[in-house]
Amino acid sequence: MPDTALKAQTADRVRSVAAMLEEEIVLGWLLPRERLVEEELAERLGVKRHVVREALAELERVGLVERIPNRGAVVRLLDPAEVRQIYSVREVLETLAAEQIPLPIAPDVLGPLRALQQLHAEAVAAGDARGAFRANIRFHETLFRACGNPHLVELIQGLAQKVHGARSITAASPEHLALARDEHAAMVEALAAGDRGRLVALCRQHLGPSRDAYIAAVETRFARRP
Amino acid sequence: MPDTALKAQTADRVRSVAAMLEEEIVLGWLLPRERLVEEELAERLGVKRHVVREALAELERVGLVERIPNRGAVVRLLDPAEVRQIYSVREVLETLAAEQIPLPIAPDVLGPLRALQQLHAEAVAAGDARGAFRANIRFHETLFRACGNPHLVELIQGLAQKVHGARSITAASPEHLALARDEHAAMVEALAAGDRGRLVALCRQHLGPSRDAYIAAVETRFARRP
DNA sequence: GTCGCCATCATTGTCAACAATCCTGGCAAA
DNA sequence: TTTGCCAGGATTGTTGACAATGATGGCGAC
Repeated sequence: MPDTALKAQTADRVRSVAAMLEEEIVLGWLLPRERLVEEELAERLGVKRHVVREALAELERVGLVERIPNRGAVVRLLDPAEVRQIYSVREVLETLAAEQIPLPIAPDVLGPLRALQQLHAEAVAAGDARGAFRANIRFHETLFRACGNPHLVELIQGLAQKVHGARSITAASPEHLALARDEHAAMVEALAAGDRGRLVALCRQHLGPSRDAYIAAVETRFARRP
Repeated sequence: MPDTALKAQTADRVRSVAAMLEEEIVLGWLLPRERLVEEELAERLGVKRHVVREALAELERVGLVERIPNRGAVVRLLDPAEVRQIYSVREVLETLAAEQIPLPIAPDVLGPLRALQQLHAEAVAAGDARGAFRANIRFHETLFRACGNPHLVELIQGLAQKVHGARSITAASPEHLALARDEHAAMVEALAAGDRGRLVALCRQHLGPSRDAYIAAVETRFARRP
């Protein structure tokens, strides 16, 4: 009998805590410049401070959180220039990956992809921002993993994570969610049809809205006015 | 009076320890599958175990070390397939960066680059593998930073670090060091001449030797023969 | 009233002792 | 000889207490 999940390894708990905090940031539960106090989080999430510390270090590496020595961690506000730079690299990498996906797409990729697309659509219909976020991540992960180079996928995911902080603008917006849903559907169709040009174009377009919405929102909402 | 280096922050010590261990791996001081015992390292490097732990975690994320729960860390042996995949992504990213470097090159990049090139050449001449390794890293960092996208540079550096474990083959080989030295010189010339095509080609070529040497060596030297 | 200083507090950073875990080697039974 | 098992030792993982640090607010001097 495997003791899976019976005795969670610490490393797993760290990842889990980091993921929870990441979600809370993405969903706008935790706002930029909000303090993240270790002991408070430890109590709220039911883990030791030690675990929270590591999770915060992880989020700092990713760029979602800023940690100042002896002062603690705060949710980081990405500056628009940085967001633009990250998106420009994302565009290159995702295009590259999309170009390397073997077409016609393998059925054991297309199947799960359709399932995830539907999961996302259902979450959007239900107004379940968290569900949509999760399904969205899994959709793109399975899509890009089809390119065959795990290291490329890792880079793509890392970059996506870096701008998750910017997602709080769009992650709860019905219009953006609906748009993403439709674009996912189009991607699946392009894959099924073996239309590479269309797939690549869709991947590129798909990046635009959240980036632009963030850049437009960041000054009006979170700008620090001295 | 700035207390620089008087009272090193822990984060800095962690980075420093991680860098030392990385060098020892690259220079072949620590061999694949060699155990890394926390307390021993702590004593040898003059830090607390706690710091070594974090450094090992860092190296694990990078991929130079493998950590098995309750069993400790060992120097990781990269499998050739993985190395190939990483190099293929490196090629794309470094090409991309090279294509974005504004030409003619700014004098405040070319100057330091020439200095680092010479530093590298001197280390090679002196048979100083560690010096060559350090100068090499700084050379490529300043070269690629000229592309203007820090996030792209970060990805390139991360990938380079991932295959540092594979460098132990070439890092001490006079032939490879001499070749790298000449290629650096050629890159600087191409930059100075504003010859982008040549620069890009050189960057691509530059990756080949260490990859091939590693893949060739890994079976003959470190293969696990059951 | 405003500025600067000091005491206090909240929070993070450090540490060493303790607990949990896994490897090793020896011994005995088949 | 081989196999199974148990005790001992080496190593990692966890915890709570304590130290260090930076914020906060009150008090007095100007």
